[in-house]
Amino acid sequence: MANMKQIAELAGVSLGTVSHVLNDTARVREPLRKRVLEAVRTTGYQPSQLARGLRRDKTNILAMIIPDILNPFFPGVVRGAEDVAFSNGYRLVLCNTDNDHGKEVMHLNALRTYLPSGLIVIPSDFSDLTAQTESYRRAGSAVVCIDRLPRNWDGDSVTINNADGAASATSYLIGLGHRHLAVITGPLHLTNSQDRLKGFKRAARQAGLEVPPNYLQETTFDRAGGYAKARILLKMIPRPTAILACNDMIALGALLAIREAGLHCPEDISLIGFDGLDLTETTTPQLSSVYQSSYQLGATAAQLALDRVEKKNTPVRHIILKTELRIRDSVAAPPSNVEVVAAATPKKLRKVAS
Amino acid sequence: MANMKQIAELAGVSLGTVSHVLNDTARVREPLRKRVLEAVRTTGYQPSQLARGLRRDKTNILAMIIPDILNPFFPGVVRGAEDVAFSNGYRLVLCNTDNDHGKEVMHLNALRTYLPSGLIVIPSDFSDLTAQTESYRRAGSAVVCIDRLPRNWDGDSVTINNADGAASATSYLIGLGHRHLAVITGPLHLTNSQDRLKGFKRAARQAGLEVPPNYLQETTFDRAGGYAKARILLKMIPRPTAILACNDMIALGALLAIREAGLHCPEDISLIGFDGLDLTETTTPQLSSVYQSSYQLGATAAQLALDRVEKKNTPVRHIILKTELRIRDSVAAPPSNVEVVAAATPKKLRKVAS
DNA sequence: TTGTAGGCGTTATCAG
DNA sequence: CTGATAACGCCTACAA
Repeated sequence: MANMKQIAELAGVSLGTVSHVLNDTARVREPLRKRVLEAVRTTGYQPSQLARGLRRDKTNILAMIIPDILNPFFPGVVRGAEDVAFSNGYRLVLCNTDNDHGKEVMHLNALRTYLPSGLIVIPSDFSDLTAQTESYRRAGSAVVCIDRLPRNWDGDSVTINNADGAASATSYLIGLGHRHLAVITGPLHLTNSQDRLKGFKRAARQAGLEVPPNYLQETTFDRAGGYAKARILLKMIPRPTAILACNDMIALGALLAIREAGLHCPEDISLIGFDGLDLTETTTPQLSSVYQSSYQLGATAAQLALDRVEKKNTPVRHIILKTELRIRDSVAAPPSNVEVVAAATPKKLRKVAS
Repeated sequence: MANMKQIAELAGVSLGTVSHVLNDTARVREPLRKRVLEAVRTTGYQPSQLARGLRRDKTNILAMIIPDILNPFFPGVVRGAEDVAFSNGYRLVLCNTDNDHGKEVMHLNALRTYLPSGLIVIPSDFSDLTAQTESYRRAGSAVVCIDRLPRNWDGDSVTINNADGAASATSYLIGLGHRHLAVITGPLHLTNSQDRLKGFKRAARQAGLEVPPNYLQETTFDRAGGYAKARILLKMIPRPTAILACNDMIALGALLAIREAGLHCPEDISLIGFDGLDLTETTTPQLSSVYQSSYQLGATAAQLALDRVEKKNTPVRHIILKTELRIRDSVAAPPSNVEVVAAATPKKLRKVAS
């Protein structure tokens, strides 16, 4: 691989001049400029990102820290960020924390010496991101927090409107005539879980509905959790006629529990998930869900990070994306309910903005 | 962030000595050694990966180029590679090509100047990896090709035993009594598609079965492709009693087509997919599939790359991973077939090594 | 407008 | 065993 010195010799100019034309950091006379560009072209010269990074105290690297790429919600986030990074000449380095705070810290430490321009983080459980990224911010890296926020986060962030999303699903069920609404939430130390629960409660309250405490089940964001808590809910008397699952994995587990209990969805019980993953299309029945664009989440975060690289002292931005209620086959009016308001099982996908 | 010079001053030794204790590149007397380590500890010093990379002509970066992280097969590959990378002190940079050869070349070019120690690639369609990675190999980067191989690939590689996997599924169906077997393959310019088809044909031939040419449908590795081709197959006379789909997405599409045709799986028609994705567990019926460990694919590739970083001149390795036939609810004996050999619908997951 | 030279933080070579 | 010192490739004052 050629270096600047060789380009300089080839073009018959000095090394500094080469740098100037490459970075457009000084006006260079056209003939020289041309010779340099020509030399670059023929040699296929590319500047060393390492040397440049060392010199500039910053590399064209965007680091992304997520819980686990195996969780089907995250690939979209990563892809969104990578697309924006790539089209701006940045590379994406990916780190999985498994929601382990210790691993998060290790990644944060290890990444620092690569001097990434930006850092996009989905904080792990009990993350103390604010403190842990202090050194990054001091070093001039843009830190963007997404999906959920750690305590006291005062930097840039991108989240979705969790409360409104959950509320829209809840209202929809209520509109269908449901009065016995249960909710299975994710871990309530996570802000997104909290907000979804808030939305659920708000919608219930607005409809004058009382939600008994045992209709509110907290669990992990996975199938096993949804399965276990749905089993509990299904044994209650009165049995809930509808369940809001706070993500699609929980909904999947709930669906299994419903089937195992000999019940039918949506005839006996309605179910709405959250996230709108692709796999909601391939279940039987197709799962209704509060859709959010994981891709846009990642893309927006990357853009935010790059923006801040450009202009350091811009005011902090907190972007909140919208959700979209996607009704498929897993919801219907409650069984034998005299108060039924809406029609029976919707068969086609309908979109309802939230 | 402290640098070596400061550590040296703090420890009252020379800069060279610090480097020596840090890299264990010379025996340093214990008292000095101790002072250096102490200085490192108190300052939280970490060596600059940029400076180190510049000097050593190589960074602790592993680059991974895949078609698209949104395709549910790839997150496992990425996670496997990241885990191995991380636990060896390497970072993973991720690139998506969308199977676009041009994008592959762009990523290859852009990554080069980061001097990654290794490069793990799932080649794009019509990739000319052998030529494109020449410069990497010359520069001392380990290049490992996985999942599918481009023409004339003579470097390290990790693949799975596609032929045996497909053959085991095919034989299983034949054992169940099926005589009208169809196959929906992925794009036949890909080596993995080719090999799966070979396995299918081999198993059929060994059973003395004739497969009519129109029972063999080629398409893209996605749901739309599987749906379209299955529709065609289901209209044929005689209608196939079993379909081998060469990946799970194709199988998903086929399942939809079967349902839409008013047929039942597995009573009317058996279906086996390939890959063994998680989503095969949440379909109705649960989908049988030839499982392969995407995680192991990625992890093995990363290990291979790191191994080669250690020992440059080791002979080329071509690792072939095994598959595992996972029979779930989507297979049964053919309808009203007097030649039935095995029992009817298996209800429990059975594992059959291939 | 162009060239020169110092330094970013390491590693590695070579004296002492 | 330890300490100077020269690169690695690039950017950027500063000088010409």
